[in-house]
Amino acid sequence: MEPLPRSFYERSPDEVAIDLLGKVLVRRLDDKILSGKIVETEAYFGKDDPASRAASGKKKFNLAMWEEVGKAFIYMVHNNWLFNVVAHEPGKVGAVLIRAVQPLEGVEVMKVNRGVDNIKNLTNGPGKLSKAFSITKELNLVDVTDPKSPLLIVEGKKESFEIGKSKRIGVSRDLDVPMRFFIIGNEFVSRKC
DNA sequence: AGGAAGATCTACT
DNA sequence: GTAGATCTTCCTA
Repeated sequence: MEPLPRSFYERSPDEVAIDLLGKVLVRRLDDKILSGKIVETEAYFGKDDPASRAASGKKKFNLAMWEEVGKAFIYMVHNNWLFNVVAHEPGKVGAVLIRAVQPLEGVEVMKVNRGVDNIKNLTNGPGKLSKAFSITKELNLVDVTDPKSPLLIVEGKKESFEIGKSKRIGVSRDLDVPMRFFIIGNEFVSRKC
């Protein structure tokens, strides 16, 4: 399956966040392939967004948000690695947080990584999916549009679904605009709403 | 050195 | 469904 082209990420983060729903996240380990359908995302902007890691200016750890679009941006919060994809219009700053996926391949490996048996509890949250997919800082800045990369995003099956919107979760200072997007009715979305 | 951080788990009302 | 304790890095002073 072909990775999404870099141009896919060269748009406003909220558009990219919506279009990423239904796409497939693929993690390539030494001998195993893990994959999952993206069911929940959030958009983050640059300095106009108080919740964004980019809000306080360019730092070492958030350099990725200024980088070329289509790269992974990974950072730690509360003992959890959170996985983002850099996405923004040319000359701007932004990223899309992947909040939840639905496991497709490699479910057994994910169970071992997470230490739980319940499928629905494997990847239904940003920190959980990182553990399940063994995503750590090592993967910061990998190119998710490169077929050879250990972490990439590919086109999913054609299917129709309804897209729900809400405010972002756990953010101390959110914008007034809904910036969280999810597939309505999917069991793996982190919270109902 | 001190504190904040986009979360998770567990234990309840 | 909500509430509280607690986890590890990185930033700021």
